[in-house]
Amino acid sequence: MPLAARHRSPLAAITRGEQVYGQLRADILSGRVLPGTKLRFADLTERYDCSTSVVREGLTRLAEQGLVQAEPQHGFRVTPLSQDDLEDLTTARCELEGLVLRMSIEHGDIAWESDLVAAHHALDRTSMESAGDPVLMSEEWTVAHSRFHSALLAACPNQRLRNMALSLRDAAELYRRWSRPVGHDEDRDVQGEHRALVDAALRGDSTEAVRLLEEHLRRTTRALGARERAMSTG
Amino acid sequence: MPLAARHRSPLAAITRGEQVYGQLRADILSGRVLPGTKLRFADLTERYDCSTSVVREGLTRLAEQGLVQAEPQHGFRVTPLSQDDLEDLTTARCELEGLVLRMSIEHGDIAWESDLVAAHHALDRTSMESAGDPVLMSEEWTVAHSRFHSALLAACPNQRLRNMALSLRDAAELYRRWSRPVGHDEDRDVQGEHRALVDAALRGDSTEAVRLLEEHLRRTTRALGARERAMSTG
DNA sequence: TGTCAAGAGAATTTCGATATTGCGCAAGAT
DNA sequence: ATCTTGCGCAATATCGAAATTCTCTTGACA
Repeated sequence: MPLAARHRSPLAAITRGEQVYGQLRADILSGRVLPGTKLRFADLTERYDCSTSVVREGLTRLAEQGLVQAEPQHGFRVTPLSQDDLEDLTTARCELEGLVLRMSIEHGDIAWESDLVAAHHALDRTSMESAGDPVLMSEEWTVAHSRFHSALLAACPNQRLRNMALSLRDAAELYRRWSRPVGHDEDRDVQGEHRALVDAALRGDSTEAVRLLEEHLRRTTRALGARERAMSTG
Repeated sequence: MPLAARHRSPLAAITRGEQVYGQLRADILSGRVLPGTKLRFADLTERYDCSTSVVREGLTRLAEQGLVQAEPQHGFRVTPLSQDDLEDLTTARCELEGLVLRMSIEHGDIAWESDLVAAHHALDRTSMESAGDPVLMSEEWTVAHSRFHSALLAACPNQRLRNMALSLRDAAELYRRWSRPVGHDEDRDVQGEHRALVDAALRGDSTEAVRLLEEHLRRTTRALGARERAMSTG
């Protein structure tokens, strides 16, 4: 029926490959599949109702981003977590995100400041605790937290650096999801850390803001004990 | 013939997808296809002697890296060059490669120093001019140059930062291939710049080395006039 | 008892064909 | 003359099966 679909916007038509890639990515990032889990084609084609080619394309893209690992002739698995990698990741984030934050503050205009204040307000008013499970963080808080940090970096004029910083944040999201606080977490005033960050950013004090951000990231890493998962084949 | 191939090393068996991806990547990076060129499946399946699925996988991976662009329902094309993007890229490289170089120098051991000296010697003894075409740079020099800069960064202990820096170098390679010197290039003493870089690195003077590297990168960018290509369909 | 080989079964990789989509040209209407 | 409408070609996206490879178990042999 090519006749009925004449008057659609040309770019509105999205391919199934794009959809499945997005669902796959969301399922991994939101913690619906465990790190280390083997991703079998048979399961995925059924779950997403498409052929192996489409699943394969999605997995290939995610592998290129580092969210899943591709082992030739052995298929794909969700990238496993490790303490070493978490430390590597945190260092990379401190350096790169710090750099991007500095550029963002130095180039930010009033619209950026407004968005930042809005994102911070939303985060500040969202409860960390999930209604269902008091141990896990709420989905809403996670989203608001992600939005807040994105808003901080949004004014960096260099697209490449900004995108790299964001992709590191995505990788870190996996650890945040699958780790349990190792203790001493109550000592932290996370809300206060975020507020101080906003204050320094609005003041234009990029050096102080970068210092606060690095401290924020390192504290989060220290509070997390990476839970190393067995690479279950289920 | 599954019987004859029994006693091979398990990881020696490489998939065709991997081969084709590598060839595709090499063909683009080495300038055998023009930026902006449409990449048709029919052509590529014939050139690499494989099916569309394999070609598609390779293109998907390259798209994720930014070396080609994927337009849904319109296929793939080699990422076009633009002056704006070149400037963005150069800034990103100065910041990130500078950071990685600093870490590399601060963590480098004697083996790293040796490799660096060796790579520099090889570069120093390789002629820039190509035998066939005196305008284009020789393939050998390009490889040696790439090896030298990789050797500089090799001791950075952070894999993620190192890989990101290397991928930015790959992107820049495209510009180096497809741009023509805009003039004033004879004023430069490229060999001298490389030597000064090595000296600072071996001295352990990371601050000076980073300064020299940034200057080196910016000079190269300034000497290049990005040649914007028509997106030919050939 | 331990090692090695062979074979069945399960999973991935690759293929070739079909379905879908986009583009351009020509015919017709205003 | 210009714009719309409908067809046909070309290219991409998707499918499902065939081919290849890996794993695990079984059984023979030293």
